[in-house]
Amino acid sequence: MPAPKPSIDAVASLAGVSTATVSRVLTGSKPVADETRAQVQAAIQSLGFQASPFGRGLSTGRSQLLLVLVPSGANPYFAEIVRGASAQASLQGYTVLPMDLEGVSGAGDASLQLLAGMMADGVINLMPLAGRPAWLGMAHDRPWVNCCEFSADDDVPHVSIDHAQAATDAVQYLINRGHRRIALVNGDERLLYARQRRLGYEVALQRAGLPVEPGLRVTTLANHYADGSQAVAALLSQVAPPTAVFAVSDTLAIGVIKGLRRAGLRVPDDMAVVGFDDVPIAEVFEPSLTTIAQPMLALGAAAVDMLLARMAGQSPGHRVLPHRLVLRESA
Amino acid sequence: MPAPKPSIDAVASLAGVSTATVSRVLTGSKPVADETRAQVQAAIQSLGFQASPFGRGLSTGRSQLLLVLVPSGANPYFAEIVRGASAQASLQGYTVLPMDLEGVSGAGDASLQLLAGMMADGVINLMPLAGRPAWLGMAHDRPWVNCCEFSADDDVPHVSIDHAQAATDAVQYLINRGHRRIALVNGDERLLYARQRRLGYEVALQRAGLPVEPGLRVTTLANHYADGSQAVAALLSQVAPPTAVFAVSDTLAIGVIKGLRRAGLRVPDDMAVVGFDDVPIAEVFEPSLTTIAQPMLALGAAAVDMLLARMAGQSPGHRVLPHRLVLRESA
DNA sequence: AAGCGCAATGCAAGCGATTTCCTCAGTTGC
DNA sequence: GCAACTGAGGAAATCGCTTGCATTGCGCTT
Repeated sequence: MPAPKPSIDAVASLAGVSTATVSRVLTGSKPVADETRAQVQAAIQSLGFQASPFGRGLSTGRSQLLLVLVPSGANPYFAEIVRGASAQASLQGYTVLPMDLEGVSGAGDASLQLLAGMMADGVINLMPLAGRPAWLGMAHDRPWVNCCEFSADDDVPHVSIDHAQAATDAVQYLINRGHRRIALVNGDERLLYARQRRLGYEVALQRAGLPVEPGLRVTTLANHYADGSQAVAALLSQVAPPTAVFAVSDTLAIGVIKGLRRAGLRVPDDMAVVGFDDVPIAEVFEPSLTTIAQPMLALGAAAVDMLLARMAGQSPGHRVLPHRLVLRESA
Repeated sequence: MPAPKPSIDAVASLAGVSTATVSRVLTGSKPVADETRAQVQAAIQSLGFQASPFGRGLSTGRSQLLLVLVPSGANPYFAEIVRGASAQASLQGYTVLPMDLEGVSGAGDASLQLLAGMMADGVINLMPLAGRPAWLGMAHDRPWVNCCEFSADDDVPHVSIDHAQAATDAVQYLINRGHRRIALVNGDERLLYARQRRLGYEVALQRAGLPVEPGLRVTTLANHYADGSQAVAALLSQVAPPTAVFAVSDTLAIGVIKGLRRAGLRVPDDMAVVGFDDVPIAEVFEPSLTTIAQPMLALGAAAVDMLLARMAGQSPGHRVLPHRLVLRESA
């Protein structure tokens, strides 16, 4: 069953030329006479020849592959970013290779190292690097850009939105609507984005002269729907429960709404909820989500651009893309 | 920036052995004396050596990579299948490489051909093959299995649920609940799964002595939320609208519910809705979805098993996995 | 004591492309 | 008319790894 894979030699002998000439036709690295080229191309056609990526990779050192490290393939937010990256990459002749690292710890490191270190020409990273020294090393060693999540203090190029400002915008909106007790359902605060959004949340409160109450802040392990639902219990057990919730992702926000419903509360009547990301389901969910829209496709595309620039030897600094508050039903 | 990549020769000379011995330590293909092995491993460590996939691939003809062709990366259904495949593959020392083919027509074919034909050791296909003769050729030529979607009449191994029976189960449930006018919101009927589910739908109706009304059947272009919403208009414009809807995916079902809400109808009070797949959001959506659960992780895992079997020269026939009707709020 | 088998290792031939030199004509320039 | 140049294409080295074959000791058998 394994199809016969004709090699470049087969093409060369069929076309009556040397392998060097075939290679030149393939890569366009040097001019080839029109007539010769035609013969070679005919031979390629009739044999159904495709250059082996292994041979080519060995000889050129490149693969035209870009690795994308994804924290959770189940999260639509990352799926959109990958889509954006994929589209942009294919425009430049590259193929994107998403790698889902959810639940991968030691074992997967092997294939990660392999792909990231040897096979891919560059890496777009969506994962937190904190506590992963080996990865951090790679980030400096090779063409690598961080997207959305990054370390504030190092010089690996990254593209992201202004998390703190976005959080401030969201909370400010709730304040403007008259809310005074606003909860924060945050992700793991080892991640920079979570710390920054918390900061933005607190800034908005302080600016309005409101207290920052520890009891109104919950941090979750992950961003799955269930994590959001679980957070609700902690909030409702407060002596003075909040009247609004700012969740740092739409999936969490949806989980929160679900949890509130189970507790018999209505959104937005009994409790307002604001999400973050504006994933596709945000518009469709009932109630539809008021949320901070991240330009996910643009983030992915920008990451590719920056990575390609870095591969070309340039040093593309950091890039901050605009976010947008989208008003819908949930708040 | 591109990190210095030590080659096997560097390791060999540092360890004072030949490259052959290093290779044997790497692959375990032949016994190596304990002492020698230790030296080699020390050298590998100190150099941070990683075998180049290019060199290895060229020499062995294998890459340990399995390509997964995904119709739409935005659809959580496929995301789950990929997760299942990924987990199973890594158990066997393989890495899964998902390729999102949404919106890819001619241009992407190049990289597809490349990856599928040359680079990957095998292919798990979730795409419809109809109208793609080149792909069909590849399906026969190489290790390839179809998952969930397939052609009834060819012998490429596939794994799937019994789409027709599952549809019958769903519709039968609605009939049991007293519904007599049941609509079908189907996907593109060029796809086998859509034809089979339609068949199952009609079987259930006929068995109950109910008429099959063309006006109660809508087919959509894709399975996005918006497609479901759009289908609603056609259904409500009927002289005698349905009292229940069977949508062939959860994303469509959610879109339908959204459309019904916009039209001022309540689910399940004014209209019952049954979905299909049981993706994560199905349980969380409001109302939660009554749906046919597909064993998505198991489907992905089975696909990997079958593919590996086929690569080992066996001929794993077809496989049918069980589905399950999950009762929730929407019907 | 000669012969054998076996474990451990080295040598060198590929695997399939790209690329650096070269060669060979056929043009130019003067 | 002859040297210098140029465009086209070939021979062979190279990339990093695996693996069949050859070699070398060494312990046993008979």
